[in-house]
Amino acid sequence: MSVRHALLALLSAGPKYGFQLRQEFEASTGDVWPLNVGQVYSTLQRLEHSGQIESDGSAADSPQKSFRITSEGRKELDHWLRTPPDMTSPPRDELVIKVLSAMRVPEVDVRDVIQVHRRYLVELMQMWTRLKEDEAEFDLTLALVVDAELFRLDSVIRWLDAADGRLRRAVIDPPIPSTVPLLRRRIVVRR
Amino acid sequence: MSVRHALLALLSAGPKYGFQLRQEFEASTGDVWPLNVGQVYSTLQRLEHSGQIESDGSAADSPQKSFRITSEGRKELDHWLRTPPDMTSPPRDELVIKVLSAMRVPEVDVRDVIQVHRRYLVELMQMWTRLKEDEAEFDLTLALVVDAELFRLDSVIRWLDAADGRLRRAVIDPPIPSTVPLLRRRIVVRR
DNA sequence: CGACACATGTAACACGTTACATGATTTG
DNA sequence: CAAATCATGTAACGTGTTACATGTGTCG
Repeated sequence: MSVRHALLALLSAGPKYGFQLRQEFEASTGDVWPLNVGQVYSTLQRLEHSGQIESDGSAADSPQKSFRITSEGRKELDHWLRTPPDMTSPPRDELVIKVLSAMRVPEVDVRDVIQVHRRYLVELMQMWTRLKEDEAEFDLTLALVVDAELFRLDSVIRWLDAADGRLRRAVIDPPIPSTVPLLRRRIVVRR
Repeated sequence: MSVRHALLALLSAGPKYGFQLRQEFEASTGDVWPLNVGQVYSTLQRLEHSGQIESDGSAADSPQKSFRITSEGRKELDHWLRTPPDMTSPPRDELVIKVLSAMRVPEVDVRDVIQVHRRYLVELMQMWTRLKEDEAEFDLTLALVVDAELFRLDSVIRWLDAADGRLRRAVIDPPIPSTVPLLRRRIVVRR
C-alpha cells in the first residue's frame, strides 16, 4: 500500500510519467529502497482504474505517458497522510515466529538461533552507522531513513536479549503438548 | 514466507491436518496473530508440491487429511531457523514513506502527520502494556510476542521524535526541485 | 431442529518480485 | 557503431486477504 500512496504524493506536485516516478521515488527515499519499474506501471494502471489519477493526454507524440492526480486522488492522499493505519493486530514478525518455532523444534537450540540472528543484526547496525557517518551528514532524507532502520534494528536486538533472558529463566518450561486443550481465548486488543 | 516455515515447524513434531495447524499456529503465537484457514490449505498444497511435506495416506476414511514432513522439509526448516535472512536492503517502512511523502506535499504539515501517528502509537503501547500485565504473566509465548511489539512500537515512537527534531532543526531546508539532477548514486550497504 | 464448531477447499483480488520483450535516444 | 540510458509495458510466480461453497458432527 505504501508505493501506491507514495506515487500519489509525487504526482501531487504535478504530472509525471512512470520512469520518472521510479527515479523520484528512489531519490526521495535516500536511494535506500529500490523500486521495480514494472511495479510503477502496474500501480499506475490500478490508480487510473480507481480514478485517483488520469492520463495526461497532451503528450500524444512524446515518448512519455504522463499522469495527473485527480481530486479523488488528492482526497485519498490526504486521508492516508492524516490517518494512522489500524495496527491493533500487528503484522506477523518473521523473526518472532522463527524464535517461537525454534522453541518447539527439539533438534535446534533456541538460544543458538537467537545468537546467530543477534550477531547478524549487530553487524547490520554497524553498516548503517557507518553509512550514516559517511553520507547522511547533509542529506535529510537519507538521515531519516537510516535513523528509522537503526532504531528498528536496535529494538529487534533488545527484543532478542529480552527473549534470551526469558528463556534462560524458564529453564524447565513444560513442553507444550501438541494436543493442546482447545478452549480458544482469542486475544483482541481493545482501545 | 513465515507461515510456510511455521507450518513446517509444527509438522516437525508429527503429522497434522489443516484445521489443526491453524489452531496450533494461533496458539503458538499467543493468539495474537490470527491465521486464515484458507491460507493454511494453499500453503500445504505448495509445501506438498515442493516436496517438503507429503500426504499421510493412512486416513482414508477420517474427515481429516493429515500431512507429514519429509526429510527435504526438515532440511529447509533447519536452514530457515539457523540462517538470518538477507536484510541489507531493509523492508520498505510505510510510516517512513508516509513522513517522507508528507515532507513533499505542501498542503499538509509533516509535523502534524508525525504527531497524529505518535499519539496513536502511544495509545497502542498502553494497550499492549495493559495486556502484558493482565495476561502475559505466566504465558511465555504471549510474553515474547507482546515484548516484541512493545519494543517495536517504542522504536517507532523514538524515530518519530528524532524525525521531528531533525525537521525542526532543518527549518529552511531548500525545497527539493522535482526536476532533480539525475546523477544516480545508488546506496548499497556493503558487508 | 437449529446453531455452532469442525473440516476442506476454491475464487478473486492486491501487492511485490524477477524476468523478459521492445523500442527511442544519447554518448563515447 | 555499439553500449548505456531512457521509456513502456507484459508474464509468471509467491504470498496474503476476504469471501464463498460444501459438508459432517455435536449439543442444547
